[in-house]
Formats: sequence, structure tokens, C-alpha cells
Amino acid sequence: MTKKDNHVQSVIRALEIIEFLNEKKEQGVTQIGEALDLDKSTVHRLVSTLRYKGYVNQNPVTQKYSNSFKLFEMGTIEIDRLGLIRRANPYLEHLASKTRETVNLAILDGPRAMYVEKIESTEVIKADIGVGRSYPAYATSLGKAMLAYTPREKVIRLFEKEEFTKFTPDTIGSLDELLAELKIIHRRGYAVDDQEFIPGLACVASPVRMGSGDAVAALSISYPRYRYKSGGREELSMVELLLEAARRLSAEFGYEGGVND
Amino acid sequence: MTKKDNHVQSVIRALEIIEFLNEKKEQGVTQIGEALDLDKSTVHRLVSTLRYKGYVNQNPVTQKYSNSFKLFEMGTIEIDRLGLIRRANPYLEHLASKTRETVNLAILDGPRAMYVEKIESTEVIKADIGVGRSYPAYATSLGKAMLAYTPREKVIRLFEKEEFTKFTPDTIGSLDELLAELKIIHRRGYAVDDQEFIPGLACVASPVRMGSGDAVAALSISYPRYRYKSGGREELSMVELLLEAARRLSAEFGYEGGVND
DNA sequence: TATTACGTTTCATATCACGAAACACATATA
DNA sequence: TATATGTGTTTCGTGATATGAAACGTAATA
Repeated sequence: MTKKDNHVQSVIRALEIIEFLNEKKEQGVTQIGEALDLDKSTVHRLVSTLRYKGYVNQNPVTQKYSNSFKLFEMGTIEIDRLGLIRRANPYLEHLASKTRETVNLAILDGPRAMYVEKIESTEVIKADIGVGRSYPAYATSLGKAMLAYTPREKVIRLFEKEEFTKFTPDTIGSLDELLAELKIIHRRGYAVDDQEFIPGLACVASPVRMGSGDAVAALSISYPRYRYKSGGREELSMVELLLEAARRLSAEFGYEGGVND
Repeated sequence: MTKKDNHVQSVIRALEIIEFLNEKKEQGVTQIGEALDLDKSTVHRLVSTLRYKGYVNQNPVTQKYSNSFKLFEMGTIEIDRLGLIRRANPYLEHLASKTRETVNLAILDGPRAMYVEKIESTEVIKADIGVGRSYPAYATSLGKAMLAYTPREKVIRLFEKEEFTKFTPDTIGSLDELLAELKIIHRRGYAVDDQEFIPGLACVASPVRMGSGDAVAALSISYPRYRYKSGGREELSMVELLLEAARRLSAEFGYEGGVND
């Protein structure tokens, strides 16, 4: 399109149909065609190919199309690969029962932190971020924890073209600021998000590291800011629990060093 | 291929590459080409299209390709649609804490029961079936519970072409047998799987019903058979809890009738 | 240095995807 | 009841576009 890339037109169109169905739900070929500026017949041919491969279903009464659950099935297989969730679960359970707050597990997906598992707080007022969603790594404690244990050149490459959005007044606003913060996190062993992404929400996070020392994932505890004083005794004791869990889980992934590399 | 279907070749090939990467992990264009019987250059063109759309990543050092987490992201959006997991979670929590056994939530995906959420038992010996996996509905309590509240014609249509695999001696072996069992389940309000799928594993399941009376999902409790006597007092009291949870969750989905339609 | 293996790019060829138009079947409108 | 308008589907002639052999670039190996 923009350049002389030799991409396959029909494949791009097919994927755009899947993406369109993923945000709308049931859509007819005409509607899809209007949205993506394609002829009805072209849409029909592509959609019928997707149905043949099991990616979309056709509602027998409305004749409209929607995505199947194949994406979900394949997506979870992709995440399962490392056995991350399976191995992390005992630690998540432990943190959840000790702190009574929401605990999360995330991985790095390019410049974003993707939440792959959580256990919700039992409190009425609680943090709740959906599994499968991803957010800019620089704005979350999970993301910063992982970036702090990622080679500096890779961090620079990931963010040199990214915009830094100010979600709140305290959101990190530039690459330089991020790199400075990562140094602090690396020395300390955990990252803090004090209302940098969502007003009122605070988190602490620590990396899960593999043999090389780099992060494969991160664990976090998130809670409403008002419940604990920032840097207070209660918060620090949660950090203790978190560091211990992250340390033990890292050992399962072959990391043998200490917190300070 | 087999018929004179007008499916789009390049789209089929692209999807097969995604599926191939989904079961292997990192693969090079040559390997992919050998596996799918395509020329290197064709694979490269398709893979570069998939990368352009964000479905695959290229490892900068090995230059090999792997699937990104976009599938996971899209898959969870698909499942989130009904808000099923969000609404079901409190009931799952409640059942888990009362019974201390593994509790599951599944939906019907064609003729298969797909597990979309679970809470694991705290016992050392426990049932554990992975989220995102699906299994033949006739062989699981969750599947049977949903089928019992699905129009009979639809059940027949789903299974008339399916093979019935005998996973254990007690697995349902034919459509007639299945239809007879569904009648019993419908009258009773819950389904039982007594080692019909995995030797030593027992489950009870009850449907989550919507306004029409049909099932949208099902809840189950699963446990090692040896722990409770089949049909004994303990098992029946778990069934009581299960039925109550399913009844209340069904009410959230607009079902107002009783257990007997 | 030669060799091998890999991902990538090029390019002539014809296959294969394209979309206008016709079709079948609804449901709405006069 | 006849007509119009809306679906999804099928057909088919055209040429844009996906194809794969071969050449290329690069890196690791012998």
C-alpha cells in the first residue's frame, strides 16, 4: 500500500475481516464489504474460506457471520508454550491469599505489557484489569519491571518510535525518563506504579527472570491507592512477599543469581 | 480442493502457516515450506504479510518466525463478548471455596465443550483441565449438561456425522445412547461423568441457561473418583451447591423458569 | 577459501482472485 | 397481490496479482 511491499492482498483482506468481526460481532457480507470497501462477492469468497478453515461461523437463521472460538483456542496454546501460567499459579494463589488484593501475571508483547492471568481481590473495592488486554509497558509496574531486566538496546529499539502518552500527571513521558527509572528499578528489584496509569490505582511488580537474567514475565499486586500509605509499612510488607514469590518462580525458570544481577 | 469450492488459495495457505507455527514454535521459511509443500519464496511472502498485520514475529537473531500474542488478545475478546467469565466468577469462587475441588466453566463450541475458566482445587490430588482446550461434548459432564438444554434437532445435526470415541468403557458410544442420556439429565437438572472420559476422574455439571431456556454455558465440579462415593451424601451435597449456583447465574442471563423447563 | 545453509529479492508467466452482474430468496412496500 | 428493496450466493470474463525457479546476500562451517 504505502510502499512497494510485496504483501498478499487477499490475506490482508481476510485478516481484516477477522479483525472487523472481532470488534463487531455478527455481520453480513454486505456490511463487511461496506466497512472494508470490498465487493460483496469478494467478501463472500473470503468469508467462505475462513469458514472452511474454521475461523468463522455462519448463523443459520440470520445468515450473518461471526468469529468462532478457534482464535481463543489457538491463543491459549500460544501462551501455554512456556508453561508460565501453570508454574506461576501456586505463587499467584499464595500472594492472593496473603494480601487479599488482586494479583497479576504479565508478559512483554513488544512495547506493551500483556496480562495473561490474574486472581481477583476478595475486597469489594479492587483493581480489575482484564486478562488478554495489553497496555503500554512504560505506564505500568509490570511493564517497567520487565523492561528493567531487558537489554538496554532492546528497550531503546522498542520505544524510540513510540509515543509516550500521559495517562495521568505522573506517567513517564519520555525515553530518557524511562531509562532513568529502569535503573532504579533494577537496583531495587521491584517496580512501583503510583497512579501513573489509572488515577487511584497503585501497583508493585517484580520480574520473573530466566537463566540469562532477562525477564520472561512479571508478577504484580494492585490495589486502590487510598488503602495503603505510599511506601508505608503495609505496602513494604507486600513488596517482601512479592519479591520472595518472584525469586522462587525465577528459580523455576533457571535464574540462579541474586536481585542485583 | 476436494470439491469445486471457490476458496482463496493464499488465505488457506496463510492460515495453515499460522496453525503450523501454533503447534511448532519457531520455524524458518524453509522448514515451513517443507512441512506445507510450498516454495520458500511463497512462504516468505505470506509470512511477511502476516508479520505486517502483527500475527507473527521474527526472531532478530535466528531470523525464524513464530506467532505473536495477537491471537490470544483476539481470542479473549471473543470469549469476553457475553461477559460470561466476569459474571460467572463470583459463583465459581463460591463453589471452589465451599467444595475445595476444581470448578470449571465451559461453553459449547460445535460438538465440543470448551473450557473457558477454572479455579483449581487446593487439594494435592486434583482434577486439572486446561483453559482453552476443548473435548467431545458427549464424553464430559459439562458437554452433556449443555446438550441436554439444546434443541434436539440441533444435537442430532451436530453429532450425526461425528464419531463416538470410547475413551473409557463407560463413554457414550452412539447418538441414540446420547439422546437417551440427555433426557435423564434434562429431567434431573444436572449431568454426571463417572470416569467416562478419564479413568479416575468424576464430574458433576449443570447448565447456565438464557431467556430461551437453552444453555449458554455450564458449570462443573471435578474431583478424583476415589474421594467420594458415587451418588453418596457428599457428592449430592456438592450437586446441591452446583444447582443453586447454576440457577442464580441463569437468572443473570434472563432465564426465569425452573429446572424442569 | 570453498562450501553449505539459510532468508531474501527478482521477475516472467499464467494462474487465480477479482468484481460486475445475474440469481434466489426473503421481507417490506404500494 | 404485485412490486420493490434488501439479503446472501453464484457465475464468469478479465487482468491484476500470486506464484516459484533462479539468483542474491549473508553467515556460519569445513
